[in-house]
Amino acid sequence: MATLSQDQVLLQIGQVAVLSQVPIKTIRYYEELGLLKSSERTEGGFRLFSPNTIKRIAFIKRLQKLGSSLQEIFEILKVYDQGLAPCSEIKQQLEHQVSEIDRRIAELITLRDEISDLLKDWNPTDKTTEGEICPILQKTESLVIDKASSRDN
Amino acid sequence: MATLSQDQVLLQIGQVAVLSQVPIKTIRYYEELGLLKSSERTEGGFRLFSPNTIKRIAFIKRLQKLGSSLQEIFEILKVYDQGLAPCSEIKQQLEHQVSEIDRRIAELITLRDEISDLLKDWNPTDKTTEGEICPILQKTESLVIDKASSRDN
DNA sequence: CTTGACTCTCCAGTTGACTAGAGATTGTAT
DNA sequence: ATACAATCTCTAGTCAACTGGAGAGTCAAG
Repeated sequence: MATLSQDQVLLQIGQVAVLSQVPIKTIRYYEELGLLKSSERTEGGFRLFSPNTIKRIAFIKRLQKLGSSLQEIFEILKVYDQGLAPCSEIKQQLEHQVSEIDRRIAELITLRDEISDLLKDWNPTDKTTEGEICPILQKTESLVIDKASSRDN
Repeated sequence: MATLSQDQVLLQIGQVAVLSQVPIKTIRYYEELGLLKSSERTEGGFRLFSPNTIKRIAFIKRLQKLGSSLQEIFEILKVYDQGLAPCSEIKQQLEHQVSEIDRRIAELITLRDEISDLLKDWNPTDKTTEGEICPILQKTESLVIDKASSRDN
């Protein structure tokens, strides 16, 4: 009479692996690092995960693709999981995260602009000018980078 | 009468290290990977780099911070260094890079919004409500992630 | 021509994030 | 009762991107 419908639904590691598209080994590894918690175990010791785990893994993967380390992700997750930390501290952490993200966005936009500037002035000779020297190559000088100076003498 | 002023200015590895704020070891490592080219060597075998190398390293570091691997950076640099590749191919590569960056920016913006949404509704009780449960913690449910279900029974 | 800072190559170690394999146990279907 | 997949723990290996140290050679100054 205590536990009802939804509560019963727990996944074992293989199912989590399939649903989240992440290898079993990795899931265990994440649990070891504290990024994931298996809610309980079977009698025999098989891990059982809440379905939320799928979303959580997706979140981890997303952050990871964006360049965060598992350590950083761990810190971020702690903020969400934490139920007792002083309020102002959590707020600060979140604000810090936001400004970090803003910085990253700004950097990406700069990079993007540099590259698409290059493309903008592309000679619209759509006639796949195979074998020709690119007009773009003259422009690269203006970019942030420069050829590795192979001035042969 | 041939080589003039500017051409003479070549840096040796230690100077590059100082100017680019990257350890000597790393510079040698990058050279080994083909990300950098020392234009020449001294009689005794000391590497000599063009001043452009500083910019190039900055570019590498920037891309790296944004989540690119050295392998990917190598590919990008090849595009710039390449003087003979078919034009349309280079263009395609650059366009691909731009759209990749756009995707990354979009993801970051989503993440940013999620977090700052959370902050927006923060109770402005600036009186550092130490020891209290955060109002934010009720809201986390709406986020992409969920607590790792530590429903104890 | 010696001293001291700089650099060289080579090889081994580190960190982060997995990933593989062995050997044992568990869960379930017949 | 038994087969067989799924899971368990444990140890070790891999790959990327460095990083450190040994031992030797180089360069500029005095």
